[in-house]
Amino acid sequence: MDALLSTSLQERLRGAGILPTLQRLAVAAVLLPKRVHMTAEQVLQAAQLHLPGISRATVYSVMQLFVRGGLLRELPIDGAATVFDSNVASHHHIYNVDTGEVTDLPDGQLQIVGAPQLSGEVELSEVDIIVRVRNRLGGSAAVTATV
Amino acid sequence: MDALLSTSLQERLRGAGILPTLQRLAVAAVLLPKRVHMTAEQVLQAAQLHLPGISRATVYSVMQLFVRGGLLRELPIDGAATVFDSNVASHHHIYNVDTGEVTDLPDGQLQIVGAPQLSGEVELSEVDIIVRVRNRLGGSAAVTATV
DNA sequence: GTTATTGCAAAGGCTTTGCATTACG
DNA sequence: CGTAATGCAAAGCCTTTGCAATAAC
Repeated sequence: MDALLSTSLQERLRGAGILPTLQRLAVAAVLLPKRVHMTAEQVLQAAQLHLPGISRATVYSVMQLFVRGGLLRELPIDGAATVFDSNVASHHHIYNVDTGEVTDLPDGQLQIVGAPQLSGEVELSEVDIIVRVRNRLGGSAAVTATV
Repeated sequence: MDALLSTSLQERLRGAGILPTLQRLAVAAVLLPKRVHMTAEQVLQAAQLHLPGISRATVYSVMQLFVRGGLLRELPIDGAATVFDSNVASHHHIYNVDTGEVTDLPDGQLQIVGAPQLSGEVELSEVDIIVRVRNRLGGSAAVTATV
């Protein structure tokens, strides 16, 4: 079946108040059906398989729209290209500094305990954990860091 | 006293294997004496107060040199400009998404418990915690998130 | 004197923007 | 019809790079 005709995708867009155009469905088909972490360029490449004519500018603007609509999260992990995460639920990340690859940290593996003292002028938005890893040998390591 | 003539700064650079030129001392005088979080542009502005002729390219290359020499840390917090941290010891950060301001998370406020399961092909490099905050009302909040 | 450092300007990557064209309601 | 979405090209940040001029050992 053609992902661009998927009724469920159309309804997810409508549910977020987004008009399901062909271009938006092409981007949705790349990002939304499964949990992925992709840069804008990767999304563009993949979306062009569905819809060859789609432009880079459109992909950028559609992704902004999805972020505002809560369908997508922007991950400020790397200084270079922004990574978009189709898993909107609260979770944390493993970042491979050698490959740029981002993966989800499975639920329950790490726990944060404590309360950050914030000045009265700000309020908590989110707490992100990024586990940075390198390529090469070495298994899992125990982490019990006092921050 | 003129920070550019500071013997202790010169010795910190030499200790890191870095030849203390005037430009490098100007950057060092901005970053190293206290714990600061600054973007390249902010460092440039401040360094020009010490040494008016210093160029943007030199500031960038000096900061890379300092990072490689372990005098400085690059914080991959925000997609826009890279923030440099003169506190090289392991610690975490509070990031104000409205102002872009970065501050240190005081020691001991948060604790990570658990062990990230990593594939055999990678090894742990670092675990970063970023507490994102917004401006406006709201005090400190308790955090006991299961990740 | 030779090697390293600096500064300028140009180029590079990622992203946004202006505006005409096209498609949609 | 009028509004919104698309695509192209150009411009915008931040950062790096090439190369000549300069300064350090």
